[in-house]
Amino acid sequence: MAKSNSPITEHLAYLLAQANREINRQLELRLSKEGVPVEQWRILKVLSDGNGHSMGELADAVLLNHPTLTKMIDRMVSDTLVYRVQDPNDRRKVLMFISDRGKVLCRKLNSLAVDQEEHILESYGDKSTSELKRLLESLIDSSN
Amino acid sequence: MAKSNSPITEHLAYLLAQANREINRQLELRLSKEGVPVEQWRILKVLSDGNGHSMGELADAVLLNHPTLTKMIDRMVSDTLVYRVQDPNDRRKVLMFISDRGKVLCRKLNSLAVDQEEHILESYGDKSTSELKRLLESLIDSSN
DNA sequence: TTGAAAATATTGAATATTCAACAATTGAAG
DNA sequence: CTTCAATTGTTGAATATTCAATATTTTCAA
Repeated sequence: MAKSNSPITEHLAYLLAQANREINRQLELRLSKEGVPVEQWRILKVLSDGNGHSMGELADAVLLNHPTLTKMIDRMVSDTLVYRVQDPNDRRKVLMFISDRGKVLCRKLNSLAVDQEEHILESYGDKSTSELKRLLESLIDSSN
Repeated sequence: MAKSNSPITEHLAYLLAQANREINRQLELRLSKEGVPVEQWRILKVLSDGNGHSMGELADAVLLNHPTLTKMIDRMVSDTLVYRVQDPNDRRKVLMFISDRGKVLCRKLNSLAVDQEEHILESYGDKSTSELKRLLESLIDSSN
């Protein structure tokens, strides 16, 4: 039974927040070499399949709520990394596409992100990493 | 070897962000019954040992940077949940203490948080939960 | 077919967070 | 001792996020 006086460091919610903060901070540091926030890398990565993705779909995928995404996309459109196209099948929707410039940037960012993953693999271990990923996926599944 | 064209859902940083978002959202929902954000619960929990904690120490513990913490503490002081005392040994420092009202609120919040942990244990399993906690602690350790 | 409800995206105001600069105190080297 | 650098916390301006309201389009039931 979980004890209400247990220190906060034993709560799953806290451990997740702490680990996320640390790993995210490291990734942020790498991506800052290209002057791009983590969320923009996520957006570019999702769009890099070349298909059009609606704003709602994208918001889910990149873990941002709708108004925040809209404003971030505005900035990325100004930077000509992505562009909007109205969905011809459902004119409520806007489909987002990655531009050529976006693709070039995305490749650079991918390599920075892979650097980080490799760094984690080294210090944390192959086995732990894949086991952690498996458990996280399963936690996410069981939460829906 | 990590592939740069692997989907974002395979990156550790992404899985952590996703799991954190989901679990945090659930906790937020519970704590909102007392109208308290997750960060304030963390602050109260850390201070509930009855000792004085400096702002810097607290900022580390509750995963907030200094200016954000200062402003959140301002609100909590207004709500008489905590109070400031200048550290007599080092007058640059401010020691934070929990008030009686803060203690009462903290007990209610603890019980809501424990509810959530138990809910996770049910749907996700005892074994997975403790294994996930172990791996997260170890990841955090290896990142310092 | 029409009209109400749902889905989708955006906007603007309110709120929160972050960055850079500041003030106060301590530490430590000369 | 004195002075200069480092530590600690706060502030205000700039930035970002969120909430509620809006506009548009689609869906679906009557």
